[in-house]
Amino acid sequence: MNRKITLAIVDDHPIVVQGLQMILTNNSEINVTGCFTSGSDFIEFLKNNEVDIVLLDVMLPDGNGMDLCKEIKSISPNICVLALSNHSERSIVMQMLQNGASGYLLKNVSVQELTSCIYDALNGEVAFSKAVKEILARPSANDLKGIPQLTKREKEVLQLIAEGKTTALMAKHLFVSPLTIETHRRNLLQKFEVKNVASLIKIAADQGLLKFIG
Amino acid sequence: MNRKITLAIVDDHPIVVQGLQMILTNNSEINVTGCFTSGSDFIEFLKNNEVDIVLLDVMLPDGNGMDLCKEIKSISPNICVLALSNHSERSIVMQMLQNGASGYLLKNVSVQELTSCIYDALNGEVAFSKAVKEILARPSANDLKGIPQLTKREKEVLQLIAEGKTTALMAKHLFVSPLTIETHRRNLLQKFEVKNVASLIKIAADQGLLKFIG
DNA sequence: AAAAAAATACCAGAAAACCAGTAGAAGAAA
DNA sequence: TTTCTTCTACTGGTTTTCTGGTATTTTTTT
Repeated sequence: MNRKITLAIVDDHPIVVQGLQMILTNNSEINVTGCFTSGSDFIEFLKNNEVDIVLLDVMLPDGNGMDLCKEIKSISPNICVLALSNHSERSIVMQMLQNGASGYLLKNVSVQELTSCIYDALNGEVAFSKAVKEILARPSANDLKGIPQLTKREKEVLQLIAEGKTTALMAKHLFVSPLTIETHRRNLLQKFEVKNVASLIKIAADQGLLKFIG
Repeated sequence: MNRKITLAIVDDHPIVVQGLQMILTNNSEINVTGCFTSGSDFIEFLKNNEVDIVLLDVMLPDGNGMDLCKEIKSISPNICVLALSNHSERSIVMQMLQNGASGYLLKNVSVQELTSCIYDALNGEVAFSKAVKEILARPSANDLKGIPQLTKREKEVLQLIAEGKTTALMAKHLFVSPLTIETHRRNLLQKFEVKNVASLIKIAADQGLLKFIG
């Protein structure tokens, strides 16, 4: 038989750590080698110990999980990082993945899901919990803060802005006066409570309101 | 026992249809009620028949799968659409999902994966095949055009633009002249080959280059 | 030490976006 | 029918971005 899987937990919520530990000690193949409440503690540990997989909270007292994930992977490239978080914002999920995470689980994950995701990740697959798949598929559907209610025309204009069209071009495209487009843009800025199109597009993109442009 | 699951196949490749049919007739819970080689044929069928789930090829002779998916869902909102495709472009996957698909499978899917995805989808979950999860997780890896190489300063300015800061504010924030910021913005626009910050932020957001703003 | 890359800074003008306020017409909902 | 929402359009002015140049200093790489 193979040696046990070594697993570490990095999370500053004692309850979560306790819960995870309980679940995982029931699994004879997995050995929880350490629990850490801060990223720097774990980094120190990692320099002298071998870890197969780490369950990493995205929001820690010292620095954010994205940078930490990158650092972990640079120290120990073969480690699997499974992000574990309450945050269901699409951009956070994407950033963790781009920084080398092997998967992303929301903390409402079930015991079965948790273990199967651990094995999937160790197998080189990408592992998502159910809720995360929802987010990736339909970002706009699951967002905490309410998305402004946009009219049909506003959605069209929003999309065109994201495509880089100027007021004049949008007006031609929609067969209306440029002044009308300006009004729509103004209303969009107001609804999203921002002051320029840069933030408008940032938020709209995060909330999955924009089509992907091939 | 419940009634059988009714399943339809829409694909213009006879071999694929044959293969799917073979696999699925082995499953006693699933009843393949129809195979169609064009979208319009299936739409006609759907008007008079009830279908639980449809395996839908994304590229059909008559029109694309995205619009077809939307039409299917508008006729029969409770139907599950599982996109089945050779196309692994991220934008296609995202658009199918945004048009109401319950999942996306690449045609290299295994028999087990296929059936488990069918059950997941019918269960109201989002179903991806392994390869598709890869695509969703690491868009840049499967992307045709490379991400521009940004300098440290450019990344900072990009982030600040996304946060809605004006040139003057960015200058104060980074302790440089506003003219320097303008140069950086200009270089960013050039590197991304766009003409305004709206498209700049759109692309940067799509590629996960921007931090989440609390 | 030389070359390349990155960060800094400037000028001047054109184009576009942003702000504040107003308002008519069409369509949907009460 | 009246009210509400959406879409439309305007005036007039301010701010910011965008364009096309150029150029010095600092840092990194060869």
